Amino acid sequence: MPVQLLKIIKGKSEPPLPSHLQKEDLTHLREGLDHTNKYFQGIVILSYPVTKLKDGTDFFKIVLKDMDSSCSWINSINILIYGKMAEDCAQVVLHGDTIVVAGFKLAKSPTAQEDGRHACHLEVSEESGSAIYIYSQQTRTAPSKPALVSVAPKYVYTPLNRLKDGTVVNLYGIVKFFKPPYISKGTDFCSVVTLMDPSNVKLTCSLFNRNLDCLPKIYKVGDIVRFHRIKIRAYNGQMQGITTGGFASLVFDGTVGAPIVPRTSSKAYSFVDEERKTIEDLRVWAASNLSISEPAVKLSGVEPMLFFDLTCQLVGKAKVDETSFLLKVWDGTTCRYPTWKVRVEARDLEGDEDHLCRLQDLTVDILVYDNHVHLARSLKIGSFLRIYNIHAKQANANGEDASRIGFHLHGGTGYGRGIGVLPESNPDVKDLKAFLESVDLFDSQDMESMSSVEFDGTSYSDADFESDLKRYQQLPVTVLTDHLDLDNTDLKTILSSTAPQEYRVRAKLGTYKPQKLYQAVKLHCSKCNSSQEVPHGDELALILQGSAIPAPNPELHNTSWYDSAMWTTQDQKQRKIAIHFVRHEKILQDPEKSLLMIEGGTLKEIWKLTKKFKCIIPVRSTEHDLALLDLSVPFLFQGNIKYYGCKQCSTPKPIKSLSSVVAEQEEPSWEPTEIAQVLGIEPLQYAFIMKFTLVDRTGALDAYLLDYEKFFKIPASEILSSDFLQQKMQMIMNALCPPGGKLDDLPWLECFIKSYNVRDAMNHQVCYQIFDTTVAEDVI
DNA sequence: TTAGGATTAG
Repeated sequence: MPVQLLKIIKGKSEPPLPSHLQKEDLTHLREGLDHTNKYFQGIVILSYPVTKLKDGTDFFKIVLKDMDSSCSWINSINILIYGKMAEDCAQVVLHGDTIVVAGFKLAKSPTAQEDGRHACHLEVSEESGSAIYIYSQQTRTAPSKPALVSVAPKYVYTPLNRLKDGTVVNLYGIVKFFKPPYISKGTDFCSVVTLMDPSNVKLTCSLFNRNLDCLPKIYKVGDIVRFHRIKIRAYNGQMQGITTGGFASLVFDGTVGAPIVPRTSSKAYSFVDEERKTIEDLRVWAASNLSISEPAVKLSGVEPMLFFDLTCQLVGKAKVDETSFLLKVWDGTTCRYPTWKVRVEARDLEGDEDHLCRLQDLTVDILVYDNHVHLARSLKIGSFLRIYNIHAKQANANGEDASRIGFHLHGGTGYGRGIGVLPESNPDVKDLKAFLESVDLFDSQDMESMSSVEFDGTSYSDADFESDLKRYQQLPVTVLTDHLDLDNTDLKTILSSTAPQEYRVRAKLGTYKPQKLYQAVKLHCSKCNSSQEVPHGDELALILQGSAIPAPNPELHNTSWYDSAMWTTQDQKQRKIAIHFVRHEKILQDPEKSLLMIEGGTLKEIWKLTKKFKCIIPVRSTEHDLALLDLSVPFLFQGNIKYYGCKQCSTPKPIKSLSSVVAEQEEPSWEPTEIAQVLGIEPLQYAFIMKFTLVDRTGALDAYLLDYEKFFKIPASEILSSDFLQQKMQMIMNALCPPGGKLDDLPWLECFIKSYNVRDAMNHQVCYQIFDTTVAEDVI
């Protein structure tokens, strides 16, 4: 059967895929390789309407994203489906479905430059023996019975300002406050959740269930929930939500751009395509209307008297007495203050002895009380926890420990106090795990060499010393471009100093973010210091389509400084396109030096023009003059580079300001900065924005890198259109932080970092930025 | 039933 619907049951395909088929990674799809018994699997991120080719063949195009592609810059590929398969697939495929394509033909993608996807596309049809397997997210029928398609029930969601006493409703909300599930005084677990939605109304819900797993898996304020069948009651003059027998919930990460993966214990749940849009909209609304993104506190940032949430790993636990229990945890950083240790007998301490011993300087003791003891006792060693509302309290002033900080999880559930277990799939856990692994390796090396010196003086041989020395003397992979007279400062000293200051450091790169390097390229405004994502080709194409309205105004054509041409497309849309060639005697004969403005052009048309002409400026007609488009699209296309302007800092001027350049200059060079200035645009610069976790023997520190070209010696503006530069960047990062390498084997980085203060009404944080540093010549 | 957000006081 060429198109088949399958299911995933307990992580396995049901029915299974044919056994001769092997999965092929996106990076291994290349022309000239044999893909006969291979299949490609991806998630549908885009699909187009079915069309008919000139010969009458049905044609359906979808875009699949490779969810396993870890390092590749390019993670999506076009799939072209022909003939009967096109119709069959189009009937059932939905955004978000996982699709397996086998028996495909691979061919060069003519649109790769424009859409930024894989250099090849896959062609499939029944005639060429292809097969498509669809793992849908919903209950759907096989394509042979189209009359039964779309059997998912339709849910209606009530905004929070429309809730009525005594009703049972479905709703969406953004978590404004929550108490992680705790054992209530009755028979059930309880979780209290306060939600907000764009109607700006709050709703506090009391959720009960005997099974902890049936309560919503909320991990942080800002998460988005979808509740089905929640009962609404009036209480103290306000509406409140309470679980009913049929209550069900989904929880989503509330971060704009994060993958939309529902967290639920429910095995069967509906989630249709339009709900994806609801989540995206709520994320965007929350980002600009709710202040929920408090920076996470690490142990290194703990101050006395602070109440904070800690994401950490459980290393050891012990019963202390009837009302208190000890948790030994770490997050890879060290506290700046001496910490109070709880005395327990070694035999009462549960956890790996070696691990506990090795990490003794990195773990902290958290004493949990009363209602939290029961849950604490059940925690598994090694699990990742978020402990909410820990109190960092000065130890008892009577003893010698007065200067030490004790960590307490007091009884009660006020302020969301409690303990949550995070799954390993949680993005914060993934980050923490990578960091802990690097710190642990560093630390274990330290312990091993120390213990061999302490217990057996002769075992640390000259050869060991030589090899250590050699390792230390190895040329660093980054070098300084200035301030060579400064001495190195260790990270612990930096962490305990006030900002702002500048330091020279010698450290290793424990880990970095983003791991997918294409995510590091941003557009940065040096004036307001804001940064934004580089718009995707599809997004641009859509906006430019919108710019086709209004039609070009012929009264603005053929002026003293440009000549115009206009025509209408032959397709159904009858779109009007106008091109205005800027006139200049020196450059008129030479298209490669000329600038033109275009009205009503698509992204594809503009892209074609950039091959022939030096500069393309997309414009629209107003009553009296041509004007720039909205700054969501580039104000200028030059070669492969799209130049954007900052919406906040630009004050666009009429296009006729450009005529001064033509009048004044003998041969305009059309420098983007000059064009921007004349048009009142504050240009955005392409930049790599990354977070480097630097590690040395004294501690770990996150430093930001904001680089246009100096650090990597790669222009950030050019990397998105160059396979070669992308490979080069990946190689550099592999040299700085070899994948899978033990920290001890990692190369040294020499960097300058400057500390600075980030303050708002509630928080104060010291941040660090790398400057005057570059990748060493021999690395490139 | 339980909780109904709004710090413990070890």
